[in-house]
Formats: sequence, structure tokens, C-alpha cells
Amino acid sequence: MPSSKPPTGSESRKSPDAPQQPGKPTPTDAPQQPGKPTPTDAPPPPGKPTPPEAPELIWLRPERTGRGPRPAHSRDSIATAAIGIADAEGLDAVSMRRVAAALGAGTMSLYNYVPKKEHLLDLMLDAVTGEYRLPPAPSGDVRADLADLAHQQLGISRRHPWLPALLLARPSLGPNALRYTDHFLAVTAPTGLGGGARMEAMALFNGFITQFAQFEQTAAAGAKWQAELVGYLGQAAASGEFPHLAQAFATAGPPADPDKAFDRTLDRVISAILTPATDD
Amino acid sequence: MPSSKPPTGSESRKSPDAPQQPGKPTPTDAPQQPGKPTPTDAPPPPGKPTPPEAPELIWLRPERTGRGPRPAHSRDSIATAAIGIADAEGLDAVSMRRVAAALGAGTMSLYNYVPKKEHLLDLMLDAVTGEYRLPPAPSGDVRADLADLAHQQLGISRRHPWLPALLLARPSLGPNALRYTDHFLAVTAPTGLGGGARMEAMALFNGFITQFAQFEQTAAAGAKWQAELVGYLGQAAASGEFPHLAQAFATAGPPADPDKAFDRTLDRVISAILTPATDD
DNA sequence: CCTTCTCTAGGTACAGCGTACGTAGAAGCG
DNA sequence: CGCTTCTACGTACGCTGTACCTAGAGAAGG
Repeated sequence: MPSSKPPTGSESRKSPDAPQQPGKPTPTDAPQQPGKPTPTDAPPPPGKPTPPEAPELIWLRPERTGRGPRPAHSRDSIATAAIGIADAEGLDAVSMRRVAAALGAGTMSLYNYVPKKEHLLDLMLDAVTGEYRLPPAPSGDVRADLADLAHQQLGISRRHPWLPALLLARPSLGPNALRYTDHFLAVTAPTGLGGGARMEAMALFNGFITQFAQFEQTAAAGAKWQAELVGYLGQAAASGEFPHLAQAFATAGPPADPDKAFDRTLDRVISAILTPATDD
Repeated sequence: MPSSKPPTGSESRKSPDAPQQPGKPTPTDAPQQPGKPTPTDAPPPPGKPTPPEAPELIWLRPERTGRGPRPAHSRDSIATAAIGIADAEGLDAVSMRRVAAALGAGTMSLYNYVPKKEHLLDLMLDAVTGEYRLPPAPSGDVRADLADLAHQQLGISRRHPWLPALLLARPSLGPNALRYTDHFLAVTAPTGLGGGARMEAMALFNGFITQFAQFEQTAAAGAKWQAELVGYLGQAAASGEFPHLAQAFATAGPPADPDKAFDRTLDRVISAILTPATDD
């Protein structure tokens, strides 16, 4: 569920040290030593006992280094535990202590797997992104394929109410997100848009869906809040200070079916994506 | 600047006093856009005392009740202090203690003005929303008016880097947001769309801009992170597992000017809004 | 085999957070 | 003048993320 654009603006420059994982790559990336296309790293000084700085991106850290006792937990099981807590009690209930306890581990042991809490959230994000059922190849009907993706995302977001908030807070780029991205690019290949444009389209597409789901969640969260809101808006409308708001209120029909509203706007978004660029 | 959702660093939703949300299995019930969902409660008529339960919405609480000693601070000064801290040191630096200290007040005194920290954030949100320069009436050129609003929002978001995260975290509906909403409705009146449809359009419009600004912020936040990301993506592309991603990478030109990218997608969004409904 | 070194598990501790609660006094209303 | 209601503020509690430390498990090198 990546909500990112290609990196814009400032380009990468010096990186004092970007330690390359010495042995096995993570199970999700290919057994491959970066030959030429990685401009980001300096060669690790040979013979140095410990690389002083680990990568910030958790996906660049190997899950297992092969030395010492074997870990009692896996990234998968950790993510599953955290997701269970979040599903049941909300994102706020996901604390390091809580997750560690759910795993039957000491609090600080968790830090052997997850250097910061942020990374725990990354694991959760990528785990649920794995819930997509991606067809092996695009069907040929771009609109249908996109609508399917959208409905899957909405479904996942409803299953995990904490998801939208997390997606909006930080870009996710785990292995499953890469898989999703690749599929999206495949689906939109027939549009004739370039790679960068399709990445932007993906950001727009996912952003809309995520925000819709997020709004659903906040609306569902508090009945009292909602009731007060209606009163407040009505009061504002009645004040005469906001004539167009008042008129929109008066014009508004019965509360629309959220699914209908979703499909309606989704249609607009897909159209916006499929429209050939005005200038590129 | 109404839009929808948790803060970076330590984000959250769900409050302790409302531990009841749709459990885990069926959170599918979902209301929708500010229409008219549940008439549970009415706005307090003027003159009604509020001893038993204060409204959750801070805008429904009177700033001053006229009794007792006069407050030493105003909502405005509090919001200004908090915004100053957030601008200088980020949203995480905005704590009740910190804001109170900036005001020269005791920590707990702040709670006389702001019943919960959430409400402090509401005050901040509405204060910056007041930075819009709204013309007295639409110009008649819908596209131009919308583009102006979009660029103003982008400018405000760049001035206050914490804004997008907050905007995405919670809907804001303070007085300034109402003013903005009314203006947006006025601008889009010539489209012939109904009130509800224009509200949806506003959500889409603001959502896109907010997410764009948010992405800019996260990208600008960490150079190291960005460098690692490029390396990671390149590695993924080179792995052969993500052919379309690799191809998009190969096709991608130089990093695009963010302003250009913004205008390009904004154009698409505006077109999506202005397109008459396909079916309704 | 033993040694050595790296890794893991876990405990303790700290600074900071939001905020419940209680007390003291100021200011408007009768 | 009370009476009531408000403001100001200190103390304290439970919680957070996580820095740092101690043991001990187990593979690698001799």
C-alpha cells in the first residue's frame, strides 16, 4: 500500500557509511550484490570489527546474521502480534511492552528485532499489505483492475481500522509494498503514461482511498463527537455568516451510502489518472 | 482546511474515555461526509448551563463565561505559543508543559483553557487556517480560484511543516475552517454540482494537497533515509522480481521539480472535480 | 577439543508524557 | 456581605520509548 512518489527535490549525496549486509540477503530481495545501480554506498572498510551505523531502513537489515543463538521470534510473528493488538484495542495500545508481552518476551528483547518503534510500525504496515490478492497479470481492463485494487484496499482498511492513520503518517516500502507497486505499474502500463507519471498516479490513487477510509474511521469512532458536529455545523449554517454552507446543508439529500460515495469519487479519480497528460 | 487524519513520532487515535469502538470483526458500519447522520443531540441553545457534561468540541465551549477572575491568556495566545514551538522544533516538541512554560503559566493552568491536548491541536489547526487570504467573492474562473486555494494551502503547509500530519490526523472544523469551506462552496457553485458532491470534491481537493505537502516534508526530513531508499529501490529493481518497477526506474528522467509535479497533478484533480458526474 | 566472539534475553532506570485531583485565592452576583 | 464560580498551580500516578548493563547461548577458528 505504498503512498509515495518518486523521490523529489534534493538528491542524495554523501553517505558517511552505508554498511552492506555481509552475508545472506533478506529473504525478500534477490541474492544479488549491488553491481552498479546503487549510488548510495561506500565500501565497508575491511577488517573493521563493527559497522558503527546500521541502516535506518529496516528492510535493509538482514533478519538473521547466522551467528550466536537463534532468535526466538521472527519479524512475521512480531508483526502478527502487534497487528492483533492494534485490531483489538487500537493503535495506541501497541506499545513495545505490550507487544513483547504478547510474544512472551521481555520488553527490551524486542529491541533486538526492532531497533525503534517506528520499525515495528513498518513491519505491521507491510504485513497487512500482504493481504492483497494480486492477480498474476493485468486483465487488460484498466478501470476494472484499478477498481479491484481500490476495493481491496478499502476492505483491508476496514479490517484494520488503524491502517489509514499509519499509511498517512509514513510511506511504506516493504517487500509487499514493492509487489503492490509493481502490480500497479503493470496495470497502468496500457495508459501510455511514463514511469514517473504512473508513480504520481499511484500516490493520488492510494491517497484518496486511504483518506476515505480514514474519514470513515474517525466518523465511526465517536457518536457523541459526530452528534455535536452536526449541531455545530447547523448552528454555523444558521448564523448567516456562511451562506453557501447553509445552502449546501439545505440542498443535501439523505445521508448517502458510503460505498456509493466511494465508488462515485473513485470513478473521478480513475478518470483523472487515465486522462492523458495536458502537458508533459 | 478541512480534511481528514496521527502524528508522526508517536501517533495515535482512540481516547481512553471512549474505549468502545467497533470491535474487530465488523467495523463496516460507517457514516459519511458531514451530511446528516444521527440526530442524537442538538446544539445547546444560548443560555444553557453546562454543568454535567461539557461539549467535546472545543468550538462549542465559550471562551469566557464572565464569572470569576479574568483569564490571563486567550485561545489565540495559546495557539500562537504552540505554533511557535511546533514551527521551531516540530510537533513532538509541543507538550502541555512546554506550551504552558512558553506562556509563563503553570502546566496545569493550561487545562483551564484546553481540556485535552487534542483541543490544543484543534486551536493550532484553526489558527493557521486563518492564514488563508480569501477573496471576498469568487472571480468567476473556477480553475483559477481553485488553483489559488491550492497554492495558498501548499504555502501554508511549507511555512508550518507540522501542518499536513495534523490535517491528516483529524478533521478540523474551527471557525476559520468554516470560512474556508464556505468559500470553497462559493467557488465551486458554478459547477452545478450539489452541496454534498461539492463537499466530497473539497475533501478530495484538500486531501491531495495535504498528502503532497506531507510527502515533501517526510522527504525533506532525512537525507540519510532518502539515500537509503534510493539504494533499496534500485536494489529491488535490479533483483528482477519487480520488472515494471525496474522499467519505471529506467524510464524515469531526472528528479522532477516538485512545484511542476504539484501543478501537473493538481490539474488532474481539478479536472476530476469539474467533470460532471457520470451517474447520479 | 577449547577458546573466543558474537549474538540473544532480559532487567533496571530515566526522562518525559498526559492528566486526575486538591488547594488557595480572586472576582462577579445576590 | 456572603456565596458561588471561576482561575492558578503543585503534586502525583501510570504510562511511554529506550539507553545501558548483565548473563549466557552457540557458532567459528584454532
